[in-house]
Amino acid sequence: MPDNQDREPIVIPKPTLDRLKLYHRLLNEVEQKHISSEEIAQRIGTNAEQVRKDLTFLKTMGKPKVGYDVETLRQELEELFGVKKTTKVILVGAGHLGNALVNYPGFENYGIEIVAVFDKDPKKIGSFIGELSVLPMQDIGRVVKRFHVEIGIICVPKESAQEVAEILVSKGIKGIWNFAPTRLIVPNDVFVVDEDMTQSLLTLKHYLEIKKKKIQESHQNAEKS
Amino acid sequence: MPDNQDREPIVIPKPTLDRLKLYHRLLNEVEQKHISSEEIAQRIGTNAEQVRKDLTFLKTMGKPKVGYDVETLRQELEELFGVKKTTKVILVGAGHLGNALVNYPGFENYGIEIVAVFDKDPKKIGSFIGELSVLPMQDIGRVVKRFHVEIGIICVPKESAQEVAEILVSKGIKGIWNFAPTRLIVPNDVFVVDEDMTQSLLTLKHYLEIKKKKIQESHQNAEKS
DNA sequence: TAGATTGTTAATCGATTAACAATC
DNA sequence: TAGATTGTTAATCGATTAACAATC
Repeated sequence: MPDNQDREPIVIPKPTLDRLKLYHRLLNEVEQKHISSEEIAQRIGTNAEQVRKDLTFLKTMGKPKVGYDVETLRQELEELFGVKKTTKVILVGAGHLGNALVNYPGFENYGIEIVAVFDKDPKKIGSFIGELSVLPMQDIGRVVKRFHVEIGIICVPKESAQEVAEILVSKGIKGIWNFAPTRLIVPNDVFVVDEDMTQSLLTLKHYLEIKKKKIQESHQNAEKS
Repeated sequence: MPDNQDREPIVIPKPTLDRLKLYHRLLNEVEQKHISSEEIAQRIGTNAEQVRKDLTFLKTMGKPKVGYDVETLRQELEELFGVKKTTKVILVGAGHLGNALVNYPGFENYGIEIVAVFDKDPKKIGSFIGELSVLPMQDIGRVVKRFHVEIGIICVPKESAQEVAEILVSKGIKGIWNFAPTRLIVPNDVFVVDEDMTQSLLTLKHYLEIKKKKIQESHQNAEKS
């Protein structure tokens, strides 16, 4: 039995992690020295209990009657998200989406840097995406080794996504951010996060429709009575 | 009291809705006539109980020993997601991300059509994004009315996101898909879905780091003993 | 000090998983 | 018929919300 349980890395639940990111963003925008759980809650749109509960996953503690020290909390979150130590990632698929991701301004704020773009289409090789020249697939291994890359982004059509995933895995990639609408089959020790661009929009559409139906119904009921 | 409770629209929980979309995708790819909850589960990576539970939100029923009729189920899901009846949406912000979204091939499969792109930068007006010519902001009202648009996508920098949101709301938009990393303040009856591109990648990064720490620790413990 | 705000424990809620009778 | 697979109910799990003593 290990006796250093206190050093056991704490796994933060996904919903909490997502909110911690919102807190971090807020703290970067805020001017004051201290902030209460109530204020954080109001500004990101949740409740104070939630905020306090989330913050128990961190070391920083608040002071009764004062709140949390903005700078301390901001720094711990910065540390948590690894803002300072850059994570290098590669991207496969030099299409519209790949282009948008390379040019996405939000990544650098979180220490994420796309160091290379690959494509199997010979016509695209050598063309520029942002400041990066598109490289051929056979260069993946070299780049991964050179920059110690662990994460790969897949932005290719679904037909070639599995093939690309296998190449990435064979070159040592341990995490895949998959934009292709297909389930990738990878070894157990490789994380895959699927990103479905239509999901959110579809959800929005669905909930709008339900609201509309409810309104229609209440009208009908009003007419009846 | 309404006596037509049976017509009360069922609100499907978000996680279930997300999985239903995966089932739908699978059923479109599948050749056989029937499919069991077990097979669906395996192919999308969940368990059979989950699948059966999810499907209780639908009308389609399976047959013991046979499974679900693929075509019936596929059609009900198609209906649920409104694949057939096109939802027209507009997009504000003709940058890289806007460009990627307009050219995203996944939307049309789910009956989503971006009918117009707007930008406040005069230099961008008239330029083409996909097949759409970028329009000036003052045209929003006209387009919304003409195409009965209810959903708007915000792809502008965070500084102008709130302003754009207010314009959209004033023109009658009821749902906003927000890509700007800021919280929008809108009336109660307007849905906002925030899309944070960094979130997934950050989560991936976080879980990879935890895994790494765990491995390190187990090495240390092994050395000790 | 009195009162505001914390950290934490307990209660609630919602979603997932397990179990099993119904049935094709 | 026997066995596979369903639909549904009950148990479990995890996350959110409520409550409140501790304390600055």
